[in-house]
This record gives sequence, structure tokens and C-alpha cells, in this order.
Amino acid sequence: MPGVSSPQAAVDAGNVSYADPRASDLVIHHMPGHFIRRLQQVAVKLFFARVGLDMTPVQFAALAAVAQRPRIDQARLSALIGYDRATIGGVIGRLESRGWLARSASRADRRVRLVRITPSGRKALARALPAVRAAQQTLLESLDAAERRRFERLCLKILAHHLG
Amino acid sequence: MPGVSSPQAAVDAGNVSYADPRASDLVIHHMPGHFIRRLQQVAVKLFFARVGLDMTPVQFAALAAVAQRPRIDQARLSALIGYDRATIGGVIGRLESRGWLARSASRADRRVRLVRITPSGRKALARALPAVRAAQQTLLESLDAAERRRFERLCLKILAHHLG
DNA sequence: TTCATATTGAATGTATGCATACGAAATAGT
DNA sequence: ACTATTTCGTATGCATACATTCAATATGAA
Repeated sequence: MPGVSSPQAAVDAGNVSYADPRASDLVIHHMPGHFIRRLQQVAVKLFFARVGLDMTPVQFAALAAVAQRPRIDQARLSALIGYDRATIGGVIGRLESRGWLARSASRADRRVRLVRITPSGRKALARALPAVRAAQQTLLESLDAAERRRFERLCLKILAHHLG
Repeated sequence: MPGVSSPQAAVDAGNVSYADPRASDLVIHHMPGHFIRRLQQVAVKLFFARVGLDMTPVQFAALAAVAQRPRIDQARLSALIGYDRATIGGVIGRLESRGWLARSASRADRRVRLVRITPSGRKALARALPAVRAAQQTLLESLDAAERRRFERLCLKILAHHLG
């Protein structure tokens, strides 16, 4: 499936190991921003490895959110899952072409387009969900239960500070 | 500077707070993949807030790496900073157009193009570096010293597991 | 009610990111 | 030496991501 970003090459390949002494002198390797990006890269790779290339992370997020918030509008949806409005417009457009989501005009507010999930979309979501959960599990599999809790708590603390 | 991705709108805006009880029932909000992506989003936002829109995170990484590895080739560079070869080609191309990097053919291997930083690029890097460091500091400012060490250790443990 | 302001979704432009495939060139294996 | 494989950089295509702008609406204040 060409075109869908699956960071295999960048994550693996002839990649210098993260803690490789050959690279440890590099400025960026000591910056949290860098290894957070690398974590995100690993997470996306695991997502595709488990879910397959039929669905992207953003598409999964949108699908799952719409399933739990029927008739949500695009602006609220993008705020809920933390994406730009312009980005979500395109994502929903693609999900609509695949028949997984549908849009309809709101009668209360004629600017608004309400999004709902189709039966086909619900099936796709049900298929993907276990794979996504497995990917999450794999992502943190090197941590024991206590470390996992600690990691999540620290992440949430940072996010709460910056996102209010 | 239009076009350069600075996730202000997505991070802020009418954004539902991360730990907002209105959203805590959403499936994705309990997945590490989701808040790792949000962390990355915050980190990028802080980068642009401090550094300005004149330089992107990848461009900084490439610039800093080339400064420390004169005459590196593109493949090694991309492996070193953890990006795809194809992506780095475009990044270097843009940095070359701005006069911050220069490419020359290798005489030892005629496939290879060696990258080096220009005086102008070195100036830009020197200007950006303190701002980037400040952004890193701000990113973790809500954690005390012990928490910061713990967070970095956990991140590195996860990365070491997945990246070898 | 009228008018200034804000919001929604789309359009446009720039920059990532990666898969895939390709030509050119180097290297390994025989 | 010859050939199969690998590697390097590039090109193309798809999907993010976000700033900015715009038209259509909605809303709030006077």
C-alpha cells in the first residue's frame, strides 16, 4: 500500500542505535524533544505493524471519536482528538470516500457539518480496535507495571501543564 | 511565515483539556500512543515559540548533526538523526537553497553526496541553539529534577527496547 | 434591529514523513 | 572477471499537519 506513512525505514534500516556511543556526542540526542519524536515514530510503526496499512492513526482516532460522539461537528472533533481543523477536514473527507463516515448539514447551524459513523465504519473500527490495543501494549512492553504507571503519570503531568 | 507547521491551533484553540472529564471516556485518551503524539505536538509548538518560524525541527537537527559531522553523507545523516532517507533529501535541498548547507560529490564513492555546513549555516545554528535549549527546558519545566531524570530514563528504556 | 465580531468549513501553500521504485555505482560471491 | 546483491540519492505518490485566508453564518452588543 504505497503512500501511507509507515516509518519502517527511518526507525530500522542502517540506523545508529539510540544509545550508540558513536552518536551520543550529538547535541540533539540529549534533548527530550528528540526522543519524544522517536517515541512517536516507534508508536506509529507499531500501529501499522498491528493494524495494517488500511487505516492510519489519525483515521482510527477520528473513527473512534465519532463512534462515541454521534453527530459531532468537525471543529469539536478536531479539538477532542487534538488535531488542526484543516487536517481533520481532509481526514474526514478520505474516511467519507471509503464509506466509513458520513457528513450531513446541521439544521440548527447552516455552517456546521455533522459527522456520523456508518455501519461499514463501525465494522472497520471493531476490526481495528484489538490491533490498536495490542500495539499500545507492545509499545510499553519493556516496562513493568510500576514503570508503566510512572511513565503515564509523568506524560500526563507534562501535558496538563502545557494544555491546561 | 506561512506553511511551516506550528501546531498552535491544534494544541490550543477551543481545545478540550487533556484530562477534561468531558473527554475522559474517549477510547484514545487512554492510549499511550495518543499522549505521546500530544507530547510531540507540544514539543514542536514550544520549538517554534522559541526559535521562530525561520527553522523547523528537522532542519535544526540536520544542521546540528552536520556541524558535528563535517562531510557526512545523506544516508548516514538520516540514520543518525532518525529520519527517512527520502525525507532528508528534501530537507537538505531546502537548507541548501537557503545557503545553510552545501553538497559536493564524493571522489571515493560517486553515488555519495557529502554535506557540509556553510558559515551562514553555522551562524543560523548558533542563533537557534540557545532557543532550542530553552524550549527543551520549558517542555519539562513542570517536572522536578528527580521526575525529569525518571522521565528520560523511561523514554530511553522504551526506545532501547524497540530500536535495539 | 443593526453592525461588529466570532465561528465553521473549505481552499491554498509549505514542509514533513514514509513506501516504493529506479538508475547509477559499489561490493560480495563465485 | 562476472554476476547477483546492496547501497546511495532521487522521484513520485499519499497522508498528515498547520498557517492563513475566505465566504457563509451565527452571535452579541448597542
